[in-house]
Amino acid sequence: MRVVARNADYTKEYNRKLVLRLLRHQPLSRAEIARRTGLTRASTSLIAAELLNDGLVREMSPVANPRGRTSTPLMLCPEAGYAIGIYLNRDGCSAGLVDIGGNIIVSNEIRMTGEGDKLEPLRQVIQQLSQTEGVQRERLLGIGISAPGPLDGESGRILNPPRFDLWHQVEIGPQLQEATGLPVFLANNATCLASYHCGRPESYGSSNFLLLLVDSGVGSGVISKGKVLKGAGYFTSELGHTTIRYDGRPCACGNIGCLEEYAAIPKLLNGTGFHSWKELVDALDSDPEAVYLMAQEAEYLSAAIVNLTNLVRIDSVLLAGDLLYGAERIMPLIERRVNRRCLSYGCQPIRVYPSASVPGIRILSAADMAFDRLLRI
Amino acid sequence: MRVVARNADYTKEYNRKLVLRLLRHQPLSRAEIARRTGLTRASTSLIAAELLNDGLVREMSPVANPRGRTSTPLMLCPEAGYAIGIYLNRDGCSAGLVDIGGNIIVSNEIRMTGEGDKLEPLRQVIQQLSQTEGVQRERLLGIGISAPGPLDGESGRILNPPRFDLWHQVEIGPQLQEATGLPVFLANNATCLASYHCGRPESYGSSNFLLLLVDSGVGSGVISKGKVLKGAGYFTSELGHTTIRYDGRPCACGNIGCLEEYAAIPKLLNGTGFHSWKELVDALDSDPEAVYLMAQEAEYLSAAIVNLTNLVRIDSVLLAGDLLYGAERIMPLIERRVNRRCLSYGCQPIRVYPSASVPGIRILSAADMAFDRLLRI
DNA sequence: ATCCTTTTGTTAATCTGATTGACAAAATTA
DNA sequence: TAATTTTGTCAATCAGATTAACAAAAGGAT
Repeated sequence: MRVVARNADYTKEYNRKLVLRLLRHQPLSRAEIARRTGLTRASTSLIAAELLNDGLVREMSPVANPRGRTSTPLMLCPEAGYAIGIYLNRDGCSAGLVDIGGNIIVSNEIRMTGEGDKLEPLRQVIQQLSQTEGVQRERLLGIGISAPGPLDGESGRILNPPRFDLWHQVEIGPQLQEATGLPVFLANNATCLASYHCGRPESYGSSNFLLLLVDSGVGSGVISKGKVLKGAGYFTSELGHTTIRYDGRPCACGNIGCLEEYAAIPKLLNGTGFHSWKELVDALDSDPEAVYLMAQEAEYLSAAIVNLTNLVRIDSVLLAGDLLYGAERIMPLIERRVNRRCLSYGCQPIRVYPSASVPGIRILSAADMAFDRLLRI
Repeated sequence: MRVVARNADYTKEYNRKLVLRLLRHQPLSRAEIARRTGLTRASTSLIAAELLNDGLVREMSPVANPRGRTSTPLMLCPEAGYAIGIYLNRDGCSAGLVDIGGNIIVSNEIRMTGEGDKLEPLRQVIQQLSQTEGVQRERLLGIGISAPGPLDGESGRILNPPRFDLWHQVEIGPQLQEATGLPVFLANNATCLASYHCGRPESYGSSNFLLLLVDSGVGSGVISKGKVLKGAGYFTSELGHTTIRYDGRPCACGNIGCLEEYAAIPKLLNGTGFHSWKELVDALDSDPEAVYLMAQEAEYLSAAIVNLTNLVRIDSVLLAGDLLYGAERIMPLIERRVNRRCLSYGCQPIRVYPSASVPGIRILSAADMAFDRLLRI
């Protein structure tokens, strides 16, 4: 066990990051920062002066208070930092340059053929994005990559994605790090989305939630006490492989009866008259089969959510992916089932919400990892 | 979000606790502490001087090194701190006074009738234990209580334990805190045992493990990254209520098909010729039914463990309770099933071990919470 | 208008911790 | 015996936050 002691350097860095994190999602005056952090106003002033000097923060126009002197809010300069967000999928990727204010400056789509060096197109697009005018090299903080699992976020390696052969066993992290000299952060789609929602109003103020990404598979990202839930070896949650049928169908993962085998949209619709979740939702008021299938989907998901929440209590579930369409129909079904069945001694009931539908969220959430890790304390 | 800044006070306290934690389980020289913490030798010396002065630490006789000057190891004084550990069960409790070196100084058993003030006997035994000769009041650090779940460790309230009516809804934490003026820490048996194993050789060096306590119920304690896994509201894991049969028997918790309904020993043995786990184990070589039942038990437990490890990857499972008897027979059964079915991209296989069988472990693990929390950083 | 109160933001002096760099102490090796 | 290695201590220094004072900027009371 190597544990590091604290010293003045650490203290300074910690407090600086603390202030930056506070300013990440809203502007605050020096006095307000002092109140929220427990720092004295004097210390806050010193830190603010340094951040102003470094060009990370700027003063906004003064704001009147109910009583007393006006305060001048500080805001994070959007141009204080940039990151490149890359969203990988089966046959290509979307990539974009994002500033720390959450604006996509430029973006790009690439299709991949699978021939030659798979990383070459990525290197090119990164090269191109990082030469965007007005972006100084030293302001480019890192590269965030959102990819379908399974992968090893720590070593930056994509493992053995089913139906995703293109990227089989590619050490994307180290290789891009090598090529660009920038830190690379890799996470699966759902974890990436979950991480993006944390601390934002889009997550309804919760810092203990499950993000459930249902489309051709079932992905999960769990935020517990404001941090991505990670186990040994930085393995992140795979709710898609919770067993919900002990005598069920075999899954590619080697187990049987996995949630994904039932709740992934193609699996749910297999053998029915529906070809997409949208089609099913649109038929809800006319076709009893649609109603039945949605109830089934809610049943499958709820079974897995109950198992999760009995292990790591969450207070809400955010739906993402196909389920966003007609979310208001399935939300109460899941909510009722989950709360009826989970242990809940003295806890608030679990709420189900739609996740944020922000334009470009796939690129934004990927890039966000780079910002988040660099402000991480 | 209230997040506190760091200052010199924090730094000092952090480093002091860091050193004390390092010395908790083995003696180390100043130079070795410096190497492990990253502190300079000078700082380590200063901290050590203070700890020596406070009587928390003492010097051992010098030890020769392969080369260079001899080093004088520092050890935590066993009498540096004491805690009272209380293990509650259905009809009474065991209580003991424990020193920080892990020695039980005095202990006591109480039977409870359920009449009158349930807390009065506890107050008396605490009073009595805390007046043990040679124990200064200011060295008594707290009271740790290990109880069958469910309970709310944070508010110190026992909730609604099935088959445990005596303690229904008792606010044991605040009440004993009020009566004694000491901090009170409450956790369920399994969590308490898990926490005790963490950081000790008894947990085989792991800091990501599940402790599975199987007897009349199924309790679980998960240690992830060296800390007890807690969700929102400080809810701890309840693997006993993972669904392993979607069409199974109703459980007292309101769900159906919970692990506990199948794997708790009385449930497993119900309707068989066996009256205890020991009887079953002893019959393994002569009675095929015993073999079948043990395989069943392994099957049930494995199903739940797989679900757990797909959410929060662990590297080992420690068996406690009845399963300790004949553990070497069931261990490989569980190990094989779990590793065959869980996601394990690039991870080491999960190992199953017996938990420590230390005399008085119930009292020790309860008391340990008080020590642990006070050294917690 | 003027004073009082409240709140914000700044400043210089101070405090408190770890670090630096030197050194003595205690052992082994050449 | 001298050189080397490692441990542990000391005084001087450094680097942060804090303290306590103050000026600045508003609103409300007289």
